[in-house]
Parts: sequence; structure tokens; C-alpha cells
Amino acid sequence: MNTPYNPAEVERVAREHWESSRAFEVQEQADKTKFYCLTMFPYPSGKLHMGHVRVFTISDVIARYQRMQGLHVLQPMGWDAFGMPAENAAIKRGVPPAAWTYENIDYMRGQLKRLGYAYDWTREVTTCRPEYYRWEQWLFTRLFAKGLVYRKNSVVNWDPVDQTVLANEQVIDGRGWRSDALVERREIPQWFMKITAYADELLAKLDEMPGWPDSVKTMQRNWIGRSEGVELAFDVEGEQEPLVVYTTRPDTLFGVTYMAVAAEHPLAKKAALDNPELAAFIEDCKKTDAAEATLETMEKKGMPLGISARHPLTGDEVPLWAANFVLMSYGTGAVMSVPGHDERDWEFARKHDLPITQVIAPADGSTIDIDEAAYTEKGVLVNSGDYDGLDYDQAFAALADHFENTGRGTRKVNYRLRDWGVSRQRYWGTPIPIVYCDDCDAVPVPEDQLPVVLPEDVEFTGVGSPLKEMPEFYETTCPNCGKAARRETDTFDTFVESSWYYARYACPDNDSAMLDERAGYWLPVDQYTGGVEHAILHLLYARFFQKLLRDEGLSAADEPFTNLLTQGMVLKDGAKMSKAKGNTVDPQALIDEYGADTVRLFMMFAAPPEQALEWSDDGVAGSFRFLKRFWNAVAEHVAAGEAAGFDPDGLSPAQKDLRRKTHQTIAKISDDIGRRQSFNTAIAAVMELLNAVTRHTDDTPVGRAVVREALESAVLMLSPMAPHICHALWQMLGYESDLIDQPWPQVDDAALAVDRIELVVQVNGKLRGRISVAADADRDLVGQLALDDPNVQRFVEGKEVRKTIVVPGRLVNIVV
RNA sequence: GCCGGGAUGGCGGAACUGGUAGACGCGCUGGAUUCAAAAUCCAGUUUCCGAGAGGAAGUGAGGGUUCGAUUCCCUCUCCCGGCACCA
Repeated sequence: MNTPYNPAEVERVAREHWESSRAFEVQEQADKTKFYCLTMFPYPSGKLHMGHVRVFTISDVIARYQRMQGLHVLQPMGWDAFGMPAENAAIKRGVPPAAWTYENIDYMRGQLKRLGYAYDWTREVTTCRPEYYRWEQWLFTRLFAKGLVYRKNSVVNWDPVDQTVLANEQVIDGRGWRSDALVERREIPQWFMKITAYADELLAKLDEMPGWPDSVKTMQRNWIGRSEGVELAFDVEGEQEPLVVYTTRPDTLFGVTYMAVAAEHPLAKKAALDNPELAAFIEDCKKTDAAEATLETMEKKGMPLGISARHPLTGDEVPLWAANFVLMSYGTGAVMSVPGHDERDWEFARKHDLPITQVIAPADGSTIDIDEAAYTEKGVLVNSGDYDGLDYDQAFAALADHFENTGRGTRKVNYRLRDWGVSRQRYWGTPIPIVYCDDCDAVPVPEDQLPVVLPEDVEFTGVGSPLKEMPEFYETTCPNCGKAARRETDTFDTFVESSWYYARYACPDNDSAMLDERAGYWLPVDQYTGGVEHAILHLLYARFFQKLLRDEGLSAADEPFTNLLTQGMVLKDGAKMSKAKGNTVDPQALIDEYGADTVRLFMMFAAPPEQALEWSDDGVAGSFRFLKRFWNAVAEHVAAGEAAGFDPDGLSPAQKDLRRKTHQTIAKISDDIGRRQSFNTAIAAVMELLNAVTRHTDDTPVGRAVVREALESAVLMLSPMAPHICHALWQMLGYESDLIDQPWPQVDDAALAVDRIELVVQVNGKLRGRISVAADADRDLVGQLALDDPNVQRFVEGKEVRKTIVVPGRLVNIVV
């Protein structure tokens, strides 16, 4: 009897072998081609969930595959350790955030090791450690010196009952999640990073990134939102300063029938002084959260200010309105409204009985009814004085020239992208290295006083940040003048840590520099894998940081991630697995029951990586069944004794068939993993090969040699997905060499050759028969053979053949 | 609301460049094995008509291009992700 497949034992042996041989620790070797394989590092929330297992397995498959291709592979792992859940746990259970976080890290690290991921653990990075975050504090002070960071007022969600700032996530239907109070918008001073200074490069480089999915590049392009327009000034009655607006449609200028300003706009505030109704409206506008989705979907409300602006061309009076959909923090806080040619303006004008005038007509001369709907296409100007008859481009040029010549406006490139607000009014984050001095204002903490260490032993009440209650933290002296001063108590957005960790893996132990020459060897990351939900924010911030690091002379790379794979979510019963929905499946229970290989295999088999994956307990059992069959097939083959060698030309037809299947499978899987990253079909191909082996009942020495070739190939090609069992099977096959360093199997083109092929015959595009022809048969012969097929005859008989289409190697279509 | 993506048997999915729709797996049905069950193995499995040969329909809905469309174009429905303080 063969030894039955015992995953726990098989996996323990493989794991201990990799650990004792330090199989995945790598150093820089200039003579080797490096491959840096990285996955988005996890937040240590407690234990691994299925989404983690999925993304880490995808990355591990790629890493192990590339190693078998002969590349020098680095795959590190670390912890995105700052964040709100640690504070929530502290409030709920009274555990300090630091202790909770470190405990989670220890547990999850054990789980990752149990799953057999090929990580170089000597490079582990933990973002809540001072030796990590000191370098982002240092970079921030460098950026301060360069003028790339600044402070300005910015809107937050304010909970008036808990007297605290809320994250968007903590606002449920406009109310604070704990207090249930109506949330208000409130402006407070915050630190910003000038990502807009890099907007052009962030946009342009997308065209040079073939390794990124088009969908992600499109989202980033739209997010950056470069537009060319005109900024122009409207005089306002009784005001010194004109009202400045930006528009991408100066061609519609003659259609401006009103203007809208933000509720917080100075003109609105001024008008509200003697208008209680307006004052109440402005107050009401503040009672909403700061999320853009809320703003865009809420009911559009407005109120007249009772004052007018003067149209810069017609001289007409244009009424000013305050509107809840215009935000002070976007652009100039004011917009010109053209209801005839903008949908939102059209609906607003309808609601408030404002005039709607047509100033653009369709270029093709067709007529439109502006009372039915706004016409938003570009067309030809009408009702526009001297500009009538011009098209969009002509009108844009003529009007822009006019305003620039008269000093009333200017051409301007605008970005939808806004500077990155990095201040958070929270405790569990990197302290912002700034000291406020009455005389010297905001002063960055000098390099020799870094890091500003976050105290880890704290009382946590949940209202506000504990740092604000800790004089021993915030009381300090001014680095400039030495006077008593106050330390910043806000911390960084946790996206700051995750914007550069990929670089720090190159040199996590360097305590005298942020990065060193080792980063020059490893960067950029060759393959980055993570959730598609990070398509914009994290990936854009990381791209921004790479440019900051480059311009600081710390790294030569322009872009951080050469190839990007965005993997889909893990669903159960059609919904994302989450504690709130109660539909989670604990990976640990499955690892205990079936082993890591089965869990890894199912994850890769159940769906292509970029698609959502529907969880299935039965599917996992199926993957386990396959591994057992695989194990038994190899064990039986080995138990039958030594296999002979074989002469490829002297094989029987059945032996040739199996050998062809083996090499077709090698070709397919190499392409599936190497080019397409289609792991599910790669596994399906191994299954097909094993099915072919099972059907192959040729017990001769040569027959068993052909089987051996198939099984060895299968072991090698399945090893990235199920590395433990393949490690054991490789030894079972008699090898002492280490499977992880075996070269990937090569296709023997001679084994692929066929003499006859089967073609499909269609009549008028419908399948009517099949013919077998010589592989090199010419078109005329193929067409004739197709017509000879009896079933084809039935459909062609008595009709005129108009055309015969022969697709070589595939089909014949006879058109009658 | 805006941006991006998706929809294929009972289920997960395959069909890569416009060329056999349903590979592979799950589930189910029948059979072998077993005292029995589990496990394992074998066969079948889109739907409808037909004894069969074979035929008809069929990839979210509707239209279009094409000899031929799951694939390309247009319109629409529903679902998912993101929308700047969840990570």
C-alpha cells in the first residue's frame, strides 16, 4: 500500500525544509536579473481573511514561477500597522492600540508561514515602528523646505455631540455612528502635500505604463482630470473684487443666465447678514458630510443672494445664487451657469424659474428644443453676437483672446486632482513633525531630533486624540528660537506609510538613511498585486511618492510598479465577505481541515484573479480530491518500479498522444501563467493532463516512461500553486534536488506535430458536420471534402453555393 | 450623480486575435465496489422536440455590422468597486 496523502505532515516537512535552508532570503546580486514581486501589505486586523489568502497566493504563484524561470526573486512582507481599527479596539476592549496591533501581527505572521508563502522574512517592515516612520517624518521636513507641503483650512466631518472629527466611514446617513447626531462640515487648518505639482507627470507617465490594466489607467486619468479652459472675471455690484469663475465651455458664455456660489462663499456670507432666510439656508448647507458622493446625489438646493454680477460681454445683469452643490474648496467656489447647455444647470433653472437660452446649435443643422433638455454637445454658436457661426474651437480661441487682451480673463489648465490633505485628528498614526511657535509659526522638527515618537502607553477614551491630553508629548521648545512651543498633535493619513513601504523593503535595517543603494538594485517593483479598490488613491499616492523619492535623489526610478495586477474580491452568497454581513469563512479552519495547498489551489482555480471569486465549500473539497488523485497517481507510478527511457520517434500512437498532451499542456500553462496570469485555466490544464494519464493504461516500460514525463511536468507546473505537495512528490519521484530551483519544463515542438486535423463544417454559419483532413491539405481540397459530407449535402442540395470560407486549422463555412 | 468593471448551464467558470458556446471543477443522476455507509472508480448531465440519426432555441434586454458575434458598435436594465478621513 502507498502512503496516503497527509497534508499536515507533507506541509510541515516542506515548511521546515524551506526555513532551515533559508530558501527565500535574498541579497543583491548584480550579475543576476532581479524580479521584485510584491503584494499590497495587510492591515493587521486580527486574523487573515479570504481576501488576504487570495492576493498573497496570486503573488506567491508569480514569485515561484519567476524563480523557476531563473530570476532572482524578492518577495517581502510587512504590516500597514497604523489605522482606525486599532483605536476602535482600544475603545471597545480597553487594549492600547499598540499592544493590540503587535499581537495581531504575531498571529497573522504565523498564519502566513503556515500558508507556505515564499517571503524573505528578514526584510519585514512594520509601519508603526519609529525606525520606519522616522523616515517619512524626515521626508516631510525635506518637502517642507522645498515648499511641497503647506497648511490651509480644509473641511472635515464634525460630530457636534462627541466633539470629534469623523471619518467618512463613521458617518451613516449623515449622522455620527456613535452619537447619531447630524454631522456638520467644519473647516480646520490641515497639512497638504502638493501632489498637483506632479499632476502633469502623473498623467503623462500613464501612457508609458503598458504593464498596468487600461481600466486603472483610465480611472487615474479621469481622477487627475486635466482640462483646458478659461478663467474669467465677472464684476459684482457693490464689490471691489470681481467674481472669478473657471469654465471649459467659454463658447457657451452668452448663455449664462445666473451664477452659483458656495454657501461658505464670502459673497453669500455677506448677503446673509441682512437676510435671515439666506443665513438659515447657509447654516442648513453645512449640515451634510464632506463626501463627494453625498454632495452629488443630494437634492440640489439654492437661494438668491439678491445681488447681481455683470455679464462681461453683454453687460446684462446676472443674478447670483448660493447653491449647496458648489463647494468652497473646489476651484474658486463659484460657477457660471449655462442652463441651456449643462444638465445640472438646466434642472436648477427649471426648479427656480430662471431663464434658459440657447446659444449652441447642433453642427449638423438639426433642431433641438432647449425647453425639453439641455443640449450639452459641442456645436455652432447662435445668439452670441459677433461670435455667431463659430464652432467650439474657433469660439474658444476668439473668446480666450478677447479676455486675455482686455485683461478680464486668461487661458488656464485645470486639474480635478486636489492637493493631498495628510492631517488626521487621530492618535494611532505617525506624528506630524511640526512645532508651533508664537514667533516662528510652524517649524519642522530638525533631523537630529527625529523621530517624533508616538507614545504607545496611553489612556484611550474615544473622544478626540489622547495626544491632545498629553502635555508631556505636546509641550516642547521651538527648534528655531528655543521659546516654549507646542507640538502638532495631528498624525499622518495612513496612506502616507503605504506610499513608500515598497522601497523600504530594499533596506529595512538602514538607520542612517531612508533608502540606500540596495533600493537601486530592487526598484522598481516588477509585479505588484492588490485589490482593485486601491486603483486610484493608494496607487496614485505611491506613484507621487516615487517621484518625491526620485527628486530627493533616493531612487532613480520614475514609477514604482512596472506591472500591476488588481485582484477581485472574495464573495459568499454574492456579497463581499465581511463581519457585518456575517458571511465570513475563516481560512484557518480550512487550512486545518485540508491543508494550505488545497486552500491555495482552490483560490487560484475558482476564478480568474481579476474577477470576483464566489466562495464554495464544495469547491474546496473538490480541490482536495484532485490533490489526493495527483498524489496517488504519482505514488502508483513510482511503486510500479523504474521507467525506461524512450525514443520519441518510436512511440505507439497512444504514447504519442499522451506525449503530445504533455507538451501541449506545458505550452498552455507557460502562457497561462507567464503571459496571461490566467491561473484558473492553468490548473484546469494540469487536471486535464492528469485525466489523460489516468486513461493511459499502457504498462510497458516505454509507456510508463511517457507517463513519467507527464507526471514530472505536472509536479513542476503545479508547484507554484501547491508547493508543499509538489515538494514531496518531487522527492517521491526520486529527486534529491530542491523543487523550488528546478527550471520550468520546456516544450518539445516535435512532440506537438500532428498528421491529421479535424475541421468543422458550417452551412450559413450553422454547424453541419466535421471532416478529418491531412494537416497540410490545401483550401480547394478542404472545401471539396466539406461539400462531400453527407449531412452538409442535405443543407446544400438544390441551392447555389455563393461562397466558401476556409479558416485554416479551424473551419469551413459554405454560404448558400 | 460621476468614473471604472461585470452579467454565459442547477453552481464557479472556459471559449486568448470575430471562427465548434459550455473546457476544467462542483452539484446532480445512473452504475461498479461494500453486509451497509463513507471514500474511491466508471458513465451521463444547456433547454426543448425526436426511439435514433438529427433538428430548433440559447451567452442580462433590445437593435446594428458581418458569411459568421459571448467577442465589435448603439440604446437600456441590474449588480460590484471607487469618489479624496475605511484600508
